[in-house]
Amino acid sequence: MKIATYNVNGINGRLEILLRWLKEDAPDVVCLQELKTDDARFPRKEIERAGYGAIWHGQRSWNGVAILAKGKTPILTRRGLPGDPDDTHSRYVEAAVDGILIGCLYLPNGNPFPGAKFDYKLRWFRRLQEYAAELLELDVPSILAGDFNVMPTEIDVYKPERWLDDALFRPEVRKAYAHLVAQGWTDAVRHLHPGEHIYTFWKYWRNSFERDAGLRIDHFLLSPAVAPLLRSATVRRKPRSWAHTSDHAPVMIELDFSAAGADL
DNA sequence: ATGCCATTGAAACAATGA
Repeated sequence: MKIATYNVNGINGRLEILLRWLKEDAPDVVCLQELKTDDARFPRKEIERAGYGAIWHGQRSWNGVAILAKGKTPILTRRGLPGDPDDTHSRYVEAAVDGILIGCLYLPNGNPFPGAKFDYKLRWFRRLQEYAAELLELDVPSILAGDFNVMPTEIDVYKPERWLDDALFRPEVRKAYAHLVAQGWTDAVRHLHPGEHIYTFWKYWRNSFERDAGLRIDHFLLSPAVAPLLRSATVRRKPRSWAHTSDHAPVMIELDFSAAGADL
């Protein structure tokens, strides 16, 4: 089973890019972020025509998350992260697919630091920690995937010294991510590729992608029941090289349900 | 050092992103 996460940076503006990549990599499940569309303008028909069922949590202009599943419709389990009824951003959607709970998230950027946006990021992170702890307590096979807007460690940034005061790399934010992982989650990419410089985002300007001046900010966190099934975790760099593409690349993991002891 | 690029939505610019 191939599961991917992809910050598309506008699902309608980059629909051709998304469909082309779906055809090339044929993921079974996809978590999308930054739809930048309201619910009514989600391109359901085009996605269905590509063979995918979908659930989504949209918002006009900004944010927006969705989960796609090949040949089936994900079973919606949650729209919005619990813990703050006044939060109007569409940044979390969750569904069950083939017995696994998939949480698709778009964590706030938080810049500039210091400021209200940074404070919102830390509050959102705290809510995520609380909810993630609940998932582990429920002992449901779970995956939290998406754009976390955090470089977890120095090797996740091309030039860490330049990012020290950025909201994606501030100590508070790295600590929040580490605290989340320490609950018992496995960072899939880092687990299979310790010590490697791996990036998932490159700015549009100054030939960042060509220079590989990137950041690793799109992550997969696997619950203890899912982690033993992990077979591969790779960044799909090719779509990032296409014209008019997102500034993020898809990240994809493969799970092997036939693994010994798998009982999902 | 820096949104230097790019999108959306509204109104020929502002807000946002990382």
